Amino acid sequence: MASNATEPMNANDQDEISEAKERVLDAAEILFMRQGYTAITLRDIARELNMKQASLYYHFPKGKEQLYMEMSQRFFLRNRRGLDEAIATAAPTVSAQLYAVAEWFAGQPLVSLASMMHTDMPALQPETADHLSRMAYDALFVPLRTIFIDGAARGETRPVNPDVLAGSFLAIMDGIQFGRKSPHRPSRAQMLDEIISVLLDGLRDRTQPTGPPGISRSPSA
Amino acid sequence: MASNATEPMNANDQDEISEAKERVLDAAEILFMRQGYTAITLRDIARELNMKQASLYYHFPKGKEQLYMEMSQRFFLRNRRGLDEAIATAAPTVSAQLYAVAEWFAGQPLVSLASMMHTDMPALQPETADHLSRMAYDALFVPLRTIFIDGAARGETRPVNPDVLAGSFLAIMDGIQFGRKSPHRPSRAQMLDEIISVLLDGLRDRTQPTGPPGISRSPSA
DNA sequence: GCCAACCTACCAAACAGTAGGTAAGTAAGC
DNA sequence: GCTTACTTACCTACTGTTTGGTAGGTTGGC
Repeated sequence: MASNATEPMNANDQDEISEAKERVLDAAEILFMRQGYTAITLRDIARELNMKQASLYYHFPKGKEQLYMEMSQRFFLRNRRGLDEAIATAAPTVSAQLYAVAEWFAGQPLVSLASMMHTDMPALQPETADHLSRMAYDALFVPLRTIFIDGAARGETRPVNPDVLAGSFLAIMDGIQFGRKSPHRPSRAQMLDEIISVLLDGLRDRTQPTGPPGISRSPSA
Repeated sequence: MASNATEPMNANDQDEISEAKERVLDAAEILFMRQGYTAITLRDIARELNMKQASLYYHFPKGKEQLYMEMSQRFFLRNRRGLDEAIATAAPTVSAQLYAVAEWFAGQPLVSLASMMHTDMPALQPETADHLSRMAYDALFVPLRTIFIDGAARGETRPVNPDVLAGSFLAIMDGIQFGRKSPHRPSRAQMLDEIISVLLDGLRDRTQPTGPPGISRSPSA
């Protein structure tokens, strides 16, 4: 039934991937993810591949939105698999799993998720946007969420809303390329060490004899 | 020399603001900030104002880029002033000042800074992009940075890189609208409480008799 | 000889930007 | 109080370019 899978071989009628189509998706991913759906034209993508814009319609007959959609789908599935494996492989502590997640993202040509959700979605058809939002949630949000839920179940961490934690950590991962300006900028590994350390142990100096207790919020109740 | 300033009165040749131009900037800010430079057309902005696209060239003769530039400038200056005042008014603790910052952002129609830096900048002329990046740094990054620097100087917090902290907190503020999907989503105030609490005191459960010490990173050190 | 993977050559719509006009208001001179 | 000169804040009508998309070839490998 199944011969060795190396050559073209489109025996199954199931949707396969075709090396040429994959190359198009690769280029589209780099460009779309860096500058967004509206900013990148089909001609930009074609130029990157040394082909003509009309040729893209061979692989994606329904046009730009289909290309963006399939590229996003591939992106999210890849991240879902990568994150799940990174977390499963890591030691069962919040710290180790967050490192694993961060290292996965570091190895990926990550991208502004904020940009995507924010700028690209309104330009797409509502159904497409909805579907992609759900995939983004399942692929990126859910794995992080479970790290914090499991950590709390283990008694390792106190019970803070896992959605808030997942969202915050994702936002930090997403925006880690911000601090471009600062002159003495630490390496990414150092930044990660500090971020995860603060996340787990807090910013407060505990070597001091402890300041006045209970001044957590400003005035008025 | 200076009469009462109510009527038109363009005695000075200094650049003034003209109520009509301000209305254009208001509309442009809402649209540009929500969907980005390339996704919003001049016709979109004009439609929002019930006027024709060509009329925008009366206020911004150099076109779309000038409009975006002046709008961004106004946005950053307003945030710079707002943040400085919020911090100066708050009690001199990291906690109180972070709350003040968060409340300032909450009162603003905030926007994806990530989107802006990521998607819009490449579409602008390099000089414009450079100028805006510097303004963003001065307006948003610097005030947050000083909170952490002062906190450490007071001995309130331990010495973590203030740039990393400022970047992370900004990223969280920026991406706080992410968790749209989750069914039982807490209010913004609750989210803030939890985020700042974790930031200061850490996520680790300290009521426990303390787990095995010194397992901060996974294997192979 | 057939099919995957391109190509050339178009099209209509939408885009930023230009040119010139116009209605309403203001301020000054007499 | 009426004309003259100028300004503000738009308008209509247009241009050249770029966009996503369509139709119908062409080519090389199995």
